[in-house]
Amino acid sequence: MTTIETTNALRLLQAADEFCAGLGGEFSAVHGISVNEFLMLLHLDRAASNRLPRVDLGKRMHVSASTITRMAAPMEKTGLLAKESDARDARLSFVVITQTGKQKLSEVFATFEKRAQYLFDDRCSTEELEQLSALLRRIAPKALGTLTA
Amino acid sequence: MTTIETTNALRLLQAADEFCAGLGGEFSAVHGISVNEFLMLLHLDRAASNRLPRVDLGKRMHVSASTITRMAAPMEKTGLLAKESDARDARLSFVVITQTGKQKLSEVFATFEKRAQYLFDDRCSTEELEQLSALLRRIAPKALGTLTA
DNA sequence: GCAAAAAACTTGCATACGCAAGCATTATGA
DNA sequence: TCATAATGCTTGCGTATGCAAGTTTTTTGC
Repeated sequence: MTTIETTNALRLLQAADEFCAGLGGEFSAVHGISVNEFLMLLHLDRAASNRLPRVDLGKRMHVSASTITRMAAPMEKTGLLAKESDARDARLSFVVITQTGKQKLSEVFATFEKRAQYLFDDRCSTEELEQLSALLRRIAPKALGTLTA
Repeated sequence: MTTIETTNALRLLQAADEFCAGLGGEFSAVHGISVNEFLMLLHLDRAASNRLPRVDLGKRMHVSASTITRMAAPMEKTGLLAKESDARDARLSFVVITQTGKQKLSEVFATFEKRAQYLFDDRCSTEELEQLSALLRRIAPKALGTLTA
């Protein structure tokens, strides 16, 4: 006998995995970007001053600090991101999203929205969408990194 | 202006990611297994005759066939899985979950259930859990690989 | 004020994964 | 029937990622 909580957790994982797989394919083909790179741009765009210390960014994305270092490097080369330092604390190295990065993000975000639309299209009423929104809100990240305010 | 569908998709990704991160940590520490290995055992346990062709298994898990080959190999060595061939089609190579694998799965599944319980605990009423279940059911994988019947 | 601990970041190494190529087997169609 | 295509699987190679160690800078405790 499995509980309703278990069933929901399994469905949550499978639904996200399925959506993510389709998303990754289109992102890669159309925009030449990965889902994680998209999420990185999004986190930075939502952050105060459009920037975050590398450690913070890693925590929000559930990846290690070294991954941030290595993911950001090529994106700095292509001008999507920039690096900034803190006058008060020389250890900190901020990752900043540039105007170019914001432009790119808006393009990729359009694809995301299209996919999101398709995910729920003809499957949920407006009322159900609101219900789902409220429920997911409760089990999403609590303190840091909430992408949906 | 972002739509409710977009918000829901973002929350879905973040909630799953958060849950998955915590799960992976405990699975690794307590059971010495990855989330994907757990899902592999689960898919096989749910499948007819407790076995699946490697290609099918890959599609259900959203990973490539080569990943299945490489993931299954060590699990065959440790006796969690076994290999079977088809008399009719010599190309097929089934992955089968053994009794040992089922035993392991039940242990890991207990941890999964505990985490699932904690995820929703004190956050959702029984009625809301049922609502969520119905909504997630609609956006979960359609044809193959539904882990939740 | 200083030594020790902590924090932020980077780099070396090991692992996990996808893609493309290759092999073996089966299905297709003329 | 037989050549061609398709399918299932594995392997080589490149990329992505985590962990642990090392460096630099800041904080803490005495």
